[in-house]
Amino acid sequence: MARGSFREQVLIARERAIVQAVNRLLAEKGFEAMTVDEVAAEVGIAKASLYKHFKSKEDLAAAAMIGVLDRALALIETLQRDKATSARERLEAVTRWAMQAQLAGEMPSLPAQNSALRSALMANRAYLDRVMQVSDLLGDWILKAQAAGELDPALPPEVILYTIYARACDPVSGVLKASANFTDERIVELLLSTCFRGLAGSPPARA
Amino acid sequence: MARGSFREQVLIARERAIVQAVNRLLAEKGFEAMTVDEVAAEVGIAKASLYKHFKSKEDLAAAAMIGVLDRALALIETLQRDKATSARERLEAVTRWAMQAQLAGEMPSLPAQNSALRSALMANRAYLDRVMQVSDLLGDWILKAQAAGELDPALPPEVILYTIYARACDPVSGVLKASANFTDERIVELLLSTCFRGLAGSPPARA
DNA sequence: GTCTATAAGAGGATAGAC
DNA sequence: GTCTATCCTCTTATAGAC
Repeated sequence: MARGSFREQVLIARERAIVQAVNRLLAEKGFEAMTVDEVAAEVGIAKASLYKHFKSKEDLAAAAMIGVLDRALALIETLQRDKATSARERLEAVTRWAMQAQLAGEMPSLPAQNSALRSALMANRAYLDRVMQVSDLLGDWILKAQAAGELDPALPPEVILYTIYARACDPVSGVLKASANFTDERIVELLLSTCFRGLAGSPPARA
Repeated sequence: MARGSFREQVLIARERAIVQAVNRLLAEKGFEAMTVDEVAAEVGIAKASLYKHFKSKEDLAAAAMIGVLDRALALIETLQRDKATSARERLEAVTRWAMQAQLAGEMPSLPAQNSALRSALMANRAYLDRVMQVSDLLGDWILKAQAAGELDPALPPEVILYTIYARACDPVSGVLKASANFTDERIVELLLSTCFRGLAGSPPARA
């Protein structure tokens, strides 16, 4: 894996640069508004060269998403090793990381319903494998947190999982950031606490 | 207002049909994926005729959004009149209505960041007025709910307002519906309760 | 593999007859 | 106001020389 000629290393570096540009543009304007011309311009190569590395715009997006999922998996495995933290704390840590990434403009956003992109992703084994890995690992934590009473055992685990996914991409953080009334740290803590308080087992307070 | 020649009535009915088609398509696929050709086809008129009623695609979307806001305002005013309900109950009722509309495929979804559409909306007085009306009325309820201890007084009111807006358009409901494991009613109650439980004043339960 | 140039097609908007 | 036919721009994707 560490091997490879100099030429191959250059190639890999270039692909990394492409994926990084795609990631940034996807975070900034989303899949449909991002054009392949922009990607080429940002990388500083001709558009035709892009297509030597990735065969379609959908493939570019998939590569960026795979990158995000790999970073998420790396974090999850690190947290997995820390036996001192509770399941809920780990879930919060992953969610916090995603929220921070979004506030930093590093979280690519895909349309929730798009069919062209969606079917391309659903046909992408590398992408699907990672999504399932993340879901399995987080799903395990969710069950543990529910068993420990850290999250509401009455909630279907999938509701918790999808809610966490959605909060990690929530536009609310961007709106609050644009209002310029809060620091990024405060935004993350506000949204994280309201999210997990809602998923926790305590009944709502009534005055 | 109730006046108007027969010809005018026909025109108004046609515009209503256009807006309804736009509303449906916007709910189904979003602004960018919706094409003006589709709108014309669904209404059953020529595309050029559409442009006699609305001067751009952005205007079509704005008309649909204004329709939604008018329905929201009507509901809000009805709830306002019911003195038996608490501020939080009213907020929940509005959110429930929005969630139900989305599950029914009647809630148009706009891109959170798009610039072309966004600047068009920001230049649309009729749209802006309604957004501000809704925000003022809900903002008032939020302050009352916080004063009554029904919602966490420590949360900035704008965080609560934006959270409610976002939950009304949350893709989670659609994902859960697609999973076919829950009825619409159960989805609404699950998401509504986790949302408001998170906004309430009680501290999270720790086992 | 990188480039320039261009094909191919989608989609928003309009011309002009009726 | 409605239609048919068309324009024009933008964007994805590829051809072909180097």
